[in-house]
Amino acid sequence: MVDFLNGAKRTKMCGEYRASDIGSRVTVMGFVAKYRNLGNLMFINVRDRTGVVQVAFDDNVDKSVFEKASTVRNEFVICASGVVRSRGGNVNANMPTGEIEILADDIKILSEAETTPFVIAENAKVGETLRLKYRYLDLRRQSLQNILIMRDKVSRTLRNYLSDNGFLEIETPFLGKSTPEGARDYLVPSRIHHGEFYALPQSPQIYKQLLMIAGMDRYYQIARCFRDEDLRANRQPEFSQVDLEMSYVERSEDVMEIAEGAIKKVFSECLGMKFDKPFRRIPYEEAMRRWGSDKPDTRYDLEIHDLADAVKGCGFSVFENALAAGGSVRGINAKGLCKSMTRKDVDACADYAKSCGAKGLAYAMLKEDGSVTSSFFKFLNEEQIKAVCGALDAKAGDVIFVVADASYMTTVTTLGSLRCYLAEKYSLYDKKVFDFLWVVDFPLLEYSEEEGRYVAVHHPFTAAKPEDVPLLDTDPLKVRSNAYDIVINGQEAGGGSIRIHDPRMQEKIFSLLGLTQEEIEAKFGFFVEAFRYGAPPHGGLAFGLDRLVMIVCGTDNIKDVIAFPKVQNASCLMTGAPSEVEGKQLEELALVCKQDKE
RNA sequence: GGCUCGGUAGUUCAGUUGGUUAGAACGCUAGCCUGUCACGCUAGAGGUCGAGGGUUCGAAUCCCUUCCGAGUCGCCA
Repeated sequence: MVDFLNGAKRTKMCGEYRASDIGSRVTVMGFVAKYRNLGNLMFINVRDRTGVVQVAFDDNVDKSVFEKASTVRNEFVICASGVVRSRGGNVNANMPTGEIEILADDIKILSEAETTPFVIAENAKVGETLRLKYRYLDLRRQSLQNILIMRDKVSRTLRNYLSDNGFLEIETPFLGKSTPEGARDYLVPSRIHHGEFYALPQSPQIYKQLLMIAGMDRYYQIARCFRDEDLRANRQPEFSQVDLEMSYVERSEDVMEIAEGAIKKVFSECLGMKFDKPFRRIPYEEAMRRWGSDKPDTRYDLEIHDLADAVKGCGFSVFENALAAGGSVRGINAKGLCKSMTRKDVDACADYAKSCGAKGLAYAMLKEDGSVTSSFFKFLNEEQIKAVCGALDAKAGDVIFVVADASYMTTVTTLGSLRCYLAEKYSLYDKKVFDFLWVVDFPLLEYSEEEGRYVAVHHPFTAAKPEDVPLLDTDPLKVRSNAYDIVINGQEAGGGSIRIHDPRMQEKIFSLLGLTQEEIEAKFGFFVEAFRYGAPPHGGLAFGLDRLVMIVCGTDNIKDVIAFPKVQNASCLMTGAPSEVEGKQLEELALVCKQDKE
């Protein structure tokens, strides 16, 4: 280590000082977080990633040292030596190091700092744009440092757990082959093969399955993945997956057991949580029917109920038409929300429901005094009202919302979105409570109107449930897959499946997906061939590391958990990426540059 | 690509019906100050009101275009 101050080395990190250090001679290093110069006495708060310690300079101890200290400004990087002493009657109970201070007798300024574009303090209000432009300054804030420290803890816990369970960490290529199923690829032009491109991986899916065929038995990787799609509050174009795959598993449960253990380990190590029973397993069909989502948040009620029987024959055309068209009439009960909602709020719910695809939203506000404001009760007789309220367990003080649509999916997904909207807006859940569950038995295929063919719900390598395999020939949409998603607080935190390991089955799925023999050969030929030389049954899963850290840290913005994130238009405000490149580079790649096109 | 919101001092914001020299707080600079910890006191510097165009006697304010940022829908096997 370099000696900074008269041969002294850093004694320990700033945040680690305690009363037990009183009397020791120490050297601290760090950033100046704050200084207070009282004239002949000065205090400097020195900060590193562990916290802050107060260093005192007294004019009486050494005049020249005091004068040097007086030139210090915020964010200077300094080194100071002195003796730890008690603060006596001036203890600061708000800081962990508040019982002590270091009375300095020497200081060295290691680096001066210009005035920063914004004040680096936890309570400073600064716009996100500016903070991202100077991300390295924003990252000096304790709360962001704590998140990155926690991220390290999460990934280290997972590494240790997977290693303990026989998984090998193996890296797979960034420069791969484009297999344009799913998200848009990021492409990298080849210099040697003009007109040809590598694709950055959307996930290491194919490689990890090939590692099973290679006999690696159990693999994991904290893999960076790339998807050229628009950003969201919880979506970045490059993100990290904790990716794992294991051989000799045939049932979903074999993988889910390992994965569930990993999640429990993370939450117990990082948040001290205790788990005494397995996470709930909810079939996809049930999740959609009861919560209108394949990633339900069950921290709050607002469950969806079928009202078809209750309103049968009511004469209200909206309900009747939906049912006649083979659709459904379903509702949710916002219990006790009548007193906190106005008509305007209810209208806002209706607008929201429309934005979700429903044609409208029927409601009934059951007021505490027994009166009712409703858009649809007038069409129902006494008995039908009773039946609706009965089905929804509604009583005075509740607000009922009903969606009727010819499409069952539209009905339930609208209500599913509405329940999230209501839960968020009216704080219907305890933010400290965590809700872990598995959604299982996803359909293998869905029909894409746009493409006019079946597409894989998960990915095309997912195995069907053995008992549903005969349906592949008769009713493909009814086939359930051996796929599973782990859902935490209504967020998809991970997902995976048992894979197809029989080349004949893989070809069958490819052809169901409408791929011709030529396409299969061109896109996945090497992959299908690999299965002909002996493939252990295998399956795996990937956790979204960023989302996992978000949940552990309780933040709702993915940018908070990534050291250098991109903004909404996928650019980096700090580096200015993406940017134009030199013509020479483009020539080598046989590409044209922007100016040439214009 | 659509919708909604935002852009005024280094930062966070206020700015009336279009009307005098565009304000506050924090930060910054200088001076004073021996127990501060959001230190205090005194003084000072600091503005292309995102950019361009238009309406007007006069625009931060009204109109048009455009740039930048946020959220969201589409999209994300």
